[in-house]
Amino acid sequence: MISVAVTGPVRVRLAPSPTGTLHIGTARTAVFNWLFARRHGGQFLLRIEDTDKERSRPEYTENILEGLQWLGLTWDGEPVIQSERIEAHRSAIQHLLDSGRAYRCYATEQELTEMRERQAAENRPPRYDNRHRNLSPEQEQAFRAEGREATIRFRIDDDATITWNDLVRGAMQWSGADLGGDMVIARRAPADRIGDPLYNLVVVVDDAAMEITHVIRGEDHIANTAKQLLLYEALGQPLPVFAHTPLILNQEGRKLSKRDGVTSVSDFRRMGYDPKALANYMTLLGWSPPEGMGERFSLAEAAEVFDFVRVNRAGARFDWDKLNWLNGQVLHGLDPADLRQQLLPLWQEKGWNDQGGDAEWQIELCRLLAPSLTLLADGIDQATPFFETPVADEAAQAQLASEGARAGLAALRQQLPAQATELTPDLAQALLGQAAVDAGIKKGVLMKSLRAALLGSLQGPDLVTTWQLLHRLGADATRIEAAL
RNA sequence: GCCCCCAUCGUCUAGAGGCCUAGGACACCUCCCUUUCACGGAGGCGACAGGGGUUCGAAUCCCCUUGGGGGUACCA
Repeated sequence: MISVAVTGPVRVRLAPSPTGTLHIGTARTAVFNWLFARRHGGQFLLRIEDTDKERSRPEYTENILEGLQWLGLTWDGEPVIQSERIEAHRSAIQHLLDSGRAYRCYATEQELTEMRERQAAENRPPRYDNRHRNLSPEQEQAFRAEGREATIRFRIDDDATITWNDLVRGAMQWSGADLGGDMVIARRAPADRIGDPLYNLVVVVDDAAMEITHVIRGEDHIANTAKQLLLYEALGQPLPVFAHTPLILNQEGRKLSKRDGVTSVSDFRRMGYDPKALANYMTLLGWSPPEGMGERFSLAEAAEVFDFVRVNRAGARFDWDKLNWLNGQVLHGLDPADLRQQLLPLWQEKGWNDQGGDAEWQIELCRLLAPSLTLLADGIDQATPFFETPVADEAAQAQLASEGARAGLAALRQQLPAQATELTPDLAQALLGQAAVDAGIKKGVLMKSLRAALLGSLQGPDLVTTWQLLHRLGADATRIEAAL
């Protein structure tokens, strides 16, 4: 909620780790970064954090890039691949070693586990006790002689006070004593080498190298920020501005995780969500548009007014209802021809090629169906009776078997115009009226029966338009006959 | 446990001490439109977690309580 004037060129980044598909939380972070960059005419960069060799996979990188593109979150330049920068990371660590800000720790995993168990037993917070911070050369030699490997730790003074001005949370303060002791910046390795550099170190080295001016990420990174600030200082790098955004929460109010079912952008895509609706919704989760803007907007529109002053501090629960509504709004607003373009591949997957009418007919079908769509996939289900001969459901069967239904449909069949004759709404109404009179039933009963015969269901889009479309295929006659 | 953060309708939120009888959106309910469903339109239900301060005046500022969340790795 703090207002900070932005001076100079803005450079932000998204730094996903390819250990899974593009998560909705990561995507929302991407949205905020993108919005901020565009708002200030800055650059939105990408860095793939693939230093966890065990869990990183190229297909995930692919999925992440695809997802961002699909959402319209275009990035500037080529993505930086973190694993390719290992030499820079190692030399930064060497620098820290040389300047005495980092040291080798020979504690074994077992020793550390015992230490933590003791701390837990004494009801104290788990933390590294800095036991190897000031090893004498002799002690160090002894450990090496034992053949012990070493991690490299960065000194964190207990009495350090770390402060920063967070773009969304205002003045932040963290005590060095609450950072868990000297932190490991390189994995265990033979004592004469530098092991794999770890997260907090590489982030700082890379953000500095990429000249990132604003680090915008989820609030689950707040403690990392305190550690990283210390690293910036030790490395003599200029500090970026930080912004910690609220998290996206699940129904229970906890941080949304993979275990909450659908959380991947690719999942939403597969389910038939529109990227504009998803992006719109993610933006609304934690940010509110200025007065008078309304809740429906494109990323570009949001970028014109985006400001961290309007980013909320509390986490936001994910709400399917609202997303669905937004998606429906996008679909309803689509030009029928555009909708057809989107639906065509899905229809073709169903094997619908020649069963339907021509392009114009398909566009009319889209115009008819559009208002009832929530997901794009609804455009398959609801189009089915227009491409395939429907099987009457129970209610439709009951309707067709009811008093006067047959007579009405038979009368209508008698008067059905030739397929080539256009069935205008007026003509349709007139035919309906006449057939009802002929059969001695109410027009409403006939209409209900006609719907049952045509769609195999008592519910569906506007009857006259439906009939009109099917008439052009000549399907009205066959379906009425089948019903009889 | 410890550290940090957060707290307005069921949900997302507006709210920068008087514009607040707290506004909007989703959801829900009613009605209208429609001889169906949906869309659309009009209404309705519905919240400042609690307690203390400060102030002429508090949803807004301060403190405490309660509740919720995040973090506490040789993951990122």
